[in-house]
Amino acid sequence: MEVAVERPTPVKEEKRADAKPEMTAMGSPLPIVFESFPSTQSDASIKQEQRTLEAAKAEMGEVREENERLKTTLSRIVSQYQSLHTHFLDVVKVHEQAAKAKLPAAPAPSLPTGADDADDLVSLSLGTRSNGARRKGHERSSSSSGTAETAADEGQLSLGLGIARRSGLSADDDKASGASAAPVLNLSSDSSSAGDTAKPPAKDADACPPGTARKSPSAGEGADDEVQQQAKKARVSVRVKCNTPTMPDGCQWRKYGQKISKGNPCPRAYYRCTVAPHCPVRKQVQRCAEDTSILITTYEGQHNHQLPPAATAMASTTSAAAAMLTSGSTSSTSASLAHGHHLPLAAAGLLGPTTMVSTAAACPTITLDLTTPAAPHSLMHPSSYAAAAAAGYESKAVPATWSSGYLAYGAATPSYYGKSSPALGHLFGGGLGGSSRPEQLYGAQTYLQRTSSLGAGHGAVAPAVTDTIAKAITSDPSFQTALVAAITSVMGRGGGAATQDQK
DNA sequence: CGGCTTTGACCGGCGC
DNA sequence: GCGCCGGTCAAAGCCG
Repeated sequence: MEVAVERPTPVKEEKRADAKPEMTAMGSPLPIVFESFPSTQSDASIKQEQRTLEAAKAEMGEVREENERLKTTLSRIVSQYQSLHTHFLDVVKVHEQAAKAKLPAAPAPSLPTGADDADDLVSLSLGTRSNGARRKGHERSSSSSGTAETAADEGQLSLGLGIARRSGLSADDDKASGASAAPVLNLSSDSSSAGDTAKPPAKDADACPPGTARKSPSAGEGADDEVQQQAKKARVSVRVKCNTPTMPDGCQWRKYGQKISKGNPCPRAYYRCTVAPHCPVRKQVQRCAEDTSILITTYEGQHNHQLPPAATAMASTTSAAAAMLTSGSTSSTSASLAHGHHLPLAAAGLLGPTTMVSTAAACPTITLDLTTPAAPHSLMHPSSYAAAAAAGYESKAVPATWSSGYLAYGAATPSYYGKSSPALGHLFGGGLGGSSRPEQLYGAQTYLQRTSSLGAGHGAVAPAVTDTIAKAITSDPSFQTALVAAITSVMGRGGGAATQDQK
């Protein structure tokens, strides 16, 4: 107080100028002095400005630092990708060969664990549309035994991003996909992506050429079946521990319905993407009956518009998942996916328990469990969790996977959750990718970049989270695998080709 | 006032 | 053929 009194206004002005550099480093206690300073209104306003300015400076400084940090992280990710890519290629080859060898016999190597683990799953499920109603009967019988054929067919996923399986990967299902353009992962059967013609998804026969292609010859006259299959769009369901009503994914959604489905007291909400007028993408949100803290979000369809930056990550994620599934299916041709609910062989090995494929019922899906601890072979860095914990984002022992990081972040910054706040959407960018530029596969990068910007406005929160997530991402084997797979897929067929999955 | 949510009704698919 | 169930529609109400 006294000190303040001694300070005439002019001095304060000088102080302001000097304060800038000081504040750059970090919010200084300087304002405190002024706060207690009993002054006239003019002084108060000046102080106010001063503080605002200082705060802004401080934020700028933080942002710069964060930017540097992000650059470092990015370079780390890139380098890791390089090595992983190399490794992945090797793995793929190995699995491919193994799959081929097993293909004849193809007794489905049951992946009991996968299904059993389903409970805990945060599932990122990609619907395989392969077995249409038509095949259903056929598959049903064969499924039990798990024919390689079935698996192969089912493996044909479609992902909005248009990630295509690597030619090498598709080797097994060549019969299904044939030489035709590399099967494109197309999450939605809608052709909307290309056309925007917002016709009922179920009807777009042309929507998913890939699906058609994959239609194995066995299907016989598959016209109808194909249509049906398309009706059953591929889906990506993400199971995440989340306290918020819905998972922020970077897209804007409009709720159009709610139902209480059988077997789950928790109502299922239906949302439609409202980013674009006729975007066919929809999502279902439902809480897990066993654990209401787990939010199950199922995305369906393909965006027919440019995705907001925040949403691209989801596209990346799903595409990566699709790629994983693809590779898994390929190598798992022998494995029975029918009714099986697991992503066998390669996929299982690559993804661990966090992923599972469900082909049962109308919408076979792949499930990535983001709630479960990282796979045993996880490369997770203890630091990732530590960072999260240190940042105060995570109070409980949630695995420090990138997903958990996301969760933690969400919990800590509920304000980011709004439909208008894409923040976390970078990880779950909303729906299946509408755009498929290769660079978008770097969802993490996008996310990080965005996060950094957020950091400017939210003090230390975002930076810490960014760091946490960056670490988590770089350390999470599942994500790495997914990322590598996705990128590989795109690169494999040429980035351009992947741009438009179908059509 | 426009957009979103709520909620009951309706429709189509699937199983019995 | 009938009933169940999931998904969607659309009117009414709510909110900013």
